[in-house]
Formats: sequence, C-alpha cells, structure tokens
Amino acid sequence: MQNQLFIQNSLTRKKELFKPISEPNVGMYVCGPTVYSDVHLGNVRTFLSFDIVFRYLKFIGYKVRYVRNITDVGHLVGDGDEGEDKIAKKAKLDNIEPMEVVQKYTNGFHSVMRLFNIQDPSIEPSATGHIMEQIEMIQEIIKNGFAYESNGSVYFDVKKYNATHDYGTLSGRNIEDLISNTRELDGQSEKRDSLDFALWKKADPHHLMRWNSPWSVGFPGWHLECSVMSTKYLGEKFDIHGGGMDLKFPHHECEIAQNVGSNGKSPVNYWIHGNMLTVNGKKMSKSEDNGFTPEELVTGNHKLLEKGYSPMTVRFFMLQSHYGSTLDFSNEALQAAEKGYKKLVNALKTLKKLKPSENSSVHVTELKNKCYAAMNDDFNTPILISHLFEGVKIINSIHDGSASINDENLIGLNKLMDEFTYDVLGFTTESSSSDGNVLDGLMELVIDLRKQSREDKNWSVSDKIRDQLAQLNIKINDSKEGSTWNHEE
RNA sequence: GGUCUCGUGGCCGAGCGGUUAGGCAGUGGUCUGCAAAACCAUCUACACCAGUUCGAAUCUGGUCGAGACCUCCA
Repeated sequence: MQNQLFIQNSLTRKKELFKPISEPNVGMYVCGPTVYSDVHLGNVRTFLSFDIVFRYLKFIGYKVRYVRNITDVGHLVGDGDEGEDKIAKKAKLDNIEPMEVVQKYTNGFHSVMRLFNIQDPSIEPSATGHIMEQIEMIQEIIKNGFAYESNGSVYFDVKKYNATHDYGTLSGRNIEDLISNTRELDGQSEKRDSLDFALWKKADPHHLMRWNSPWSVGFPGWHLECSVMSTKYLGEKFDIHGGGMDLKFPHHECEIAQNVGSNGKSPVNYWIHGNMLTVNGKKMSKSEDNGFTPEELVTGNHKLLEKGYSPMTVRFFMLQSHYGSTLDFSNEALQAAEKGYKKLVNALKTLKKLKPSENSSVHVTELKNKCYAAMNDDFNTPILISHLFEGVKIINSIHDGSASINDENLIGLNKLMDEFTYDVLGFTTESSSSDGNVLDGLMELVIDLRKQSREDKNWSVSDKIRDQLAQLNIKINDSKEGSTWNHEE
C-alpha cells in the first residue's frame, strides 16, 4: 500500500506531503494536560484528535514514538509574573501536598483517556521529573546570549532573539505588533521587556514547589518543559508536534524560540493544531463555566445535558467533524450521533452473519481506496465515516437480499470495516461481558419461545417478551430469516 | 485596538472552480400480525453585495455577523 499522507502544517499554513526524518520511524510530541483539575470534554477532543493521528500513522506502517507530557509544575495563575503556581495554589486550597494534587488529577486524566479508548502514548514524561534537564537548557540559552538573569529569575530575551531569528513565525505575529499590543499588567516587572518570558522563576517564601538552581531556589518557566522533553525523547529535530489551537501563541512560539536559542535548530517539521470544542459558539473552558466532566457527560448530570451519552457516542460525534474545525456541542447533535453510531455498530454485527454467494454486486477495492484517501487527506475522519456508511448500506442491502457478495469481497469488506472502525477510528464494542455465553444461550431460548407464540398468533405473549426485553435494553429485530437481538448499553 | 479563522439545507457537519458528501430529523413507498430495524424514493443549502470565469458554496474586493489568540487554558 502506497500511502501519500498529507498534513495541514500550521508552520507553513499549507497541506504538505508527510515525509518523516527517518523512515519508518516517526517522532510525535503532544502537549498534555496540566494536572490541577478534572479534564473537560474540550480537552478530550484534542487528545482524541491526536489519538487518530497516532493510530493512523501506525496503521499505515510507521513506527511511532508518541510523547505526551504531564504538566505538573510551572503554570502561573493570575496576571503577569506576580501570579503563583497553579498546582501549588490548588494544593493550598485543598490543603494537601502538591504532588497529591498531581497524582489525583493524573489518575483522573488516565481514566478519562481509557473511557474514550484513547491509546496511551509511548512515553508520558512529567515536568518535575526533568528539572535538571530544564536547568541545563536554560544554561545553554544564557550561554548563547538569549536569556538573562534578573533577581534570581531567568528570562528569555525576545527582542535579542528576534534580531537574528524570527519570533512569531508559527502564529503569524511580528514583534512590532506584539509590542504595541502589550497590556499594562506587568508593573514593576523584573523583565527587560514585556515580551520576555520566564525560563526560571525564583520562588517566594510561600511557594510550595521549589528546586535548587544556579540562580535561586525556584521553579522552571511554563514553556520550558516541552522544549526539554521533546528534545530528550525525540531529538533536536523531530517530525510532528501537536496541541490545541490555544497553545499556538505564546506556548508553541516560545517552545520554538527556546529550542533555537539553545541548539540553533527549529525543532519540528510538522506542527498540527486541533481546534476548539465550542458551546453555543463559545470555546468550552472552565472560566466560562460551560464545560463538563466525562462523568457528567455519561450520567447526563449537568445543566447543559438533556441526558447521558456513552463515551463511544461522544467519540463518534467528535470524529464526525474535522480536527481542524471548531465543533459546536449540542444535545441535538449528540443525539444524532448516538443514532448514527448505533447504525454503524448494528451493521458491523450484521456483517458477521453475511453469507457469500457466487456473484458479487459489490466491489470492495474502490471503497477501500476511498477510505485510505480520506485519511491521507489530513486525517479527514468525517469523510472516512461517510465512506463507512457506504459500507453500512452495502451490508444492509446484502442482508436484505437486494445485493450480493462473493467470498473474496466479503473477506475484504470484513477487513475493511473492522480495520477502519476499530483500528483507525478507535471505536470499541462497549458491552462485552464475560458471561456472554450464558446470555447468548438464554436469549436463544427466549427467542425460540417467542417464535412459537408468534406462530400460534399469541401476540400478547410475543409482544410482552419484546417489550420487557426492551426495558432491559435488549432489542429484538424481526426479519424473514427469524429474529435477532442485541444488547445496547 | 492588532493578528487570524469562520459564516453551508430543520440540526450537526464535509467539500473549496464543473460531479448525490455523510449522519440525524421530515415526507412517500416496500417489508411486518403490529412495531422496530432495514431497503427504495424524495424535500429543504451554500450570510449579503459586486467582480473574475464558459461555469463559484468554492477565487477577488467590499458589507454584515460570529469566534479564537494577543493573560493560564486542549
């Protein structure tokens, strides 16, 4: 299979043919969560987007090292530099150890990832585990003249950097605009210029998370960890860097500056940015109070939710849009996705029961090529899904007897549908219980009894069986060949 | 204010110069003891105004509207 994968590169704003630095290996870094609170659905969308990238790269034969960090220190809270560490602040509020906060929300993050069947990265490094490396990178940057110490803190000298390099290429900004638009928040700052950003911050006496450094007892700046950990695990130059759109500036811009400032190399060939999940057109975020946790989503226990939705329904809902577009949340859209997903899943079950015939009115190769083409075009999952629904139509038509399929095409169709549904899109069958055999036997008996009552035209009994099973989320489907059932979660 | 993005049918969302996107909902059939499911058929579109072109949802200019970033955020 010759795959020409094209990726929308934020750096060039063009769709480019993907060529890894060292075939067949691919290095990919994605900015992970800051573990100071529960992740909400908007966060999930980004990690899901890159789950698809990870899965598809592997699917077409690449060997991927996927690094996704855990930010457990360093994000400042409040205005400018006078804020405090987000995790330390949370620790004070909850009256627990900072690392306890980190552990709690890291665990929570992992269980959410599992809930949505988002695969683990190859390496999940944490910022606090790389303090030494961060100090070393700061020293390099200082040595190269792009950073200065001020009162125990170290700042990146953006103006000086910009004199020999372009600052702002990724986000399409120029330094003059940035200077003229700086807000009046910095006050009595230690920084030489408002654009400068911290590489190391001296800790005030109350600050809980602190480490020794050549400059002060303090903590690393909030953009540094990604530069350090991507370099450590993927090298000074690697293939893909991903993250949410909202990280493009300043976070990713600073990352590039730090890498260039320390080793002279722009680190990433392909920058990929996922777009935001919106609610009534506005970005989902904690401050807007329009976010909800996955638990609330599943139970429906939130003012924005009319009912609960299963994780796979949500996955389907998100993958029906392209990662680069905003996606607007609504109950209506979720409910439509729920039905659509069910239709797909049911067809996959039907597929397993299809019998081949001599002639084939369907040809799988063309459909298969279209599926690959969709994913090769910047991971276009909505197009892929539309093609899978073409497959659904084929499956149901064969089942209905209005189409036929031969052995070869049936094998091909099975492979195609399974691979793209489960491997590429990462859907998973939600209710696979260990006592499935008992249930199967039981249902066979029930359906047989119902069949007899139907033959006797004893409709009250047959309808009672059907209705009561429905209450247990077991749905009976009658057809010419007899009745089938499935259990819906 | 600066930079950028977007405005598609009842809803969600692809497409980005000429072909039915797709899902959900609606309508009419087929099937069924009834229903559900499924199948077949079918109705609603490209914010507005001008321009380029044989041809524009798709390109250009303008108008209006929405959003993101510029401060932590996926």
